[in-house]
Amino acid sequence: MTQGEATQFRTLCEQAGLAVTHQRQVIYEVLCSIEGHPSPEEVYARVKRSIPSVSLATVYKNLHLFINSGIFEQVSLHHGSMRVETNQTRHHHLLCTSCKTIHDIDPEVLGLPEVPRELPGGFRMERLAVDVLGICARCQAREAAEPGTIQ
Amino acid sequence: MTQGEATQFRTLCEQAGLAVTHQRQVIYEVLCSIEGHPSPEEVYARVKRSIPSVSLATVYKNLHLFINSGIFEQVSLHHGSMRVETNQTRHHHLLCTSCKTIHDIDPEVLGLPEVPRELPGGFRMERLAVDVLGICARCQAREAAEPGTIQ
DNA sequence: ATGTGTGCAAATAATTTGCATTGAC
DNA sequence: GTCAATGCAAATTATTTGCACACAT
Repeated sequence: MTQGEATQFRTLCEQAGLAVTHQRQVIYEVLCSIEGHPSPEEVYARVKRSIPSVSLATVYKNLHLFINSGIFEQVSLHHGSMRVETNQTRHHHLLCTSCKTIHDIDPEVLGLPEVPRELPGGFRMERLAVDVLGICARCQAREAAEPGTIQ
Repeated sequence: MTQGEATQFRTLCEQAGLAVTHQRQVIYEVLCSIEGHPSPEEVYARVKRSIPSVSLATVYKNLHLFINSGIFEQVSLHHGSMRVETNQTRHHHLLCTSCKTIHDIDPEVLGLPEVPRELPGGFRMERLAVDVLGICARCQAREAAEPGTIQ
């Protein structure tokens, strides 16, 4: 990690109210350097190269801290278990990042245009899944009433 | 289930090469009647009302069969584990439904317009996450070479 | 010194699998 | 009759938690 990156990391920790530990710094460094969309196990394996004694629990705890602090994001919000789409009409989703609820939304409301079926690289599109991430009205009201409760 | 629904279910099973069993029919019926985005456990609980002896394993097996046959969809593709987004630049995802790989794509390529920050119902948008679901070039080639291998 | 962070092991949750039995075709 | 589907229990996989000790502030 360069000096600039280390400084940036310290700033991020300060803003998030997190202590600057060696493990945390290596996890951050691994995330920055890794290509793709790593799972906790993959991050753990890489961190282990620098810190053989690191535990998987520490990786999980720090990933959650990073995500809750907005330092990193998840690829798509996880609900712990699989969810089946029972609404057979074409629609997209409003996903509240605070209370994790999913609401359906009509594609018209978003006003998205048609996307080409054939994309660069030869990928053939079959369906567009749009998640609108944000804060639902209920959580906005809750946040206004009790500031600091939104994660 | 009405007679028409039962007939439709038989047709779907025939197309997918699935036997028409009582359990399978009740699971289908529950999925059609349920609002929202149920988890396997929720489906199981409802099916149990009609068939107390049903097992959770049967529910899982049938949900996968339905999803693989295209009779239902998942809310968002699950990778079994959480995935961290390490690409800090704004982008969307190409998701191959055959090999499950995720590739990043520039928002420009999709040509999506700006979406209003405030949506009906008071939802405040913070981010738009777009997943383009389809078949990647590699899997298209594989399918051309060995038809029937795409799930 | 104080409290947060870490590592470990155990606990829990989610899902899958093997296998004997049942039921659809 | 034949083979796919089911139920059950055990196995796996993913994630979380409690707690004693170490380290950052």
